[in-house]
Amino acid sequence: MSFSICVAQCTDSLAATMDDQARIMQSIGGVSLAGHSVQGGMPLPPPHGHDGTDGDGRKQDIGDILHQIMTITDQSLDEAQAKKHGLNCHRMKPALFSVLCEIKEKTGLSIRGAQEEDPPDPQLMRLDNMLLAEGVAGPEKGGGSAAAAAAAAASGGAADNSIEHSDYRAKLTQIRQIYHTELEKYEQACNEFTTHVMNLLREQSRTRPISPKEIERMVGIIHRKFSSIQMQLKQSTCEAVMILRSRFLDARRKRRNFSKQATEILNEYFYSHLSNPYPSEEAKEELAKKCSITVSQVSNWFGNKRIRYKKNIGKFQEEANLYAAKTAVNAAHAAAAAVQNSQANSPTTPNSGFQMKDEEFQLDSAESKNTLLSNMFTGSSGSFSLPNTGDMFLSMQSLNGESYQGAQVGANVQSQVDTLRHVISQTAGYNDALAGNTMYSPHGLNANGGWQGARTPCSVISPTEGPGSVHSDTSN
DNA sequence: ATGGATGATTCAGG
DNA sequence: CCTGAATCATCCAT
Repeated sequence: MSFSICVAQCTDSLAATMDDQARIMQSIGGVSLAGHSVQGGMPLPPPHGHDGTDGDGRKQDIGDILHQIMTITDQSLDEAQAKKHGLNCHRMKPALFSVLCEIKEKTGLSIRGAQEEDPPDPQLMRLDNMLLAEGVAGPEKGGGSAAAAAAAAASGGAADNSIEHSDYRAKLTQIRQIYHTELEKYEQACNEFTTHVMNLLREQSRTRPISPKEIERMVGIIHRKFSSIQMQLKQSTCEAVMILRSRFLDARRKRRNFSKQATEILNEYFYSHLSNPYPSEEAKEELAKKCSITVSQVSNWFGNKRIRYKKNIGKFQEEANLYAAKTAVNAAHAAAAAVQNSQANSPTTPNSGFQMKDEEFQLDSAESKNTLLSNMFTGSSGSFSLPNTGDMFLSMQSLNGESYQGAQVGANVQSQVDTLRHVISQTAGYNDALAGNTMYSPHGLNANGGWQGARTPCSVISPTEGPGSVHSDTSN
């Protein structure tokens, strides 16, 4: 992508073209000399200010002119300018010019260059499109972030991998900058070179026949040459972007374990919503915020967790116990806090904000206790005999051969409720929830191994989200 | 070095 | 579009 290469290539090509012309000129000169002037067979237009009687002088004149033309490039600029001026003013100049015109017409040189109008290069178009799509070419602002956003969407999440993102963006911007500076340089060089060549040709058109069309053709040649170099630039830019992209995507795949705290928060939510571990979008966002991860990472986590939990419930039992206990404790704390809160508040003016959350909280706390106790009892010898509640019946019905502990959970629930009732019995408003709540089903796992009520995301924010922010107080 | 844990990705189904 | 399931790729304790 070097500018010098570009110029060198262009110059080479142009030099080659010029050489061609020079050779043609030379041969024309030769023909001219051999066929006409020197042999004296062809009448020349009358040179001005000369009667043309002196044949030797004329020969000398032509030889002199040709010699000057041939050696003009070997001279210094000033010398050349002077000679050029001299040549232009030479009395034989119009004669030579007309001869050149004639010969040119005869040899059909002027017709050359009819094959213009090259169709747009498909590869160039591809590169252009790609650069546009990657945000390297095109409008200044939106492009780069668009590509980054696309990549972000692939990995999911808005503030996703912000470090890697900014890194990616920075590198892309860098590529973009280099690309644009180089492009500008090329364009500038192209224009300069074109102007230069055009001036040169216009100048030369005084001494030899050059039609505007030929100048145009030359400009076309230059532009094609430059655009082929531009294509190289675009190609290598594309490559750079692709490499960056692939690196970025690779980096995306790199796995970093979540922090312990994040895992705890997620687990708490999972086990406290075991009957329907499908956090709503809001809950996901909340969790994401708390865990300093993205929403899609939360989704991933829950997706993996559900699968893995379901695959091997036994393995997760201990974990479930742990988190359920935690949740229950938190719930109890929350209840105590609620009691205090409600006592503090005037009975006639209850805390409306808290009341709003009341039902949700009831569900959650009930569920927490459910989980806690079920886990406690399922882990034990099973000596805990229970009344055959409706839940029990339900859960037995829904069980398949995979023996889901939820059965025991269901069986235990009613007694759990009784056992735990005293824990929060002082809490006004919660008795009804515990006594009458029909949510004490075995965690919603149905016969198909799916969670009942799956696909109907629980809009319940975990107790953690409650007004007292219970979990955040105790999770450490 | 190895195997289990875990986060991410892919793909098919609803 | 969301989910479950399978799978990949990496981490991490041993």
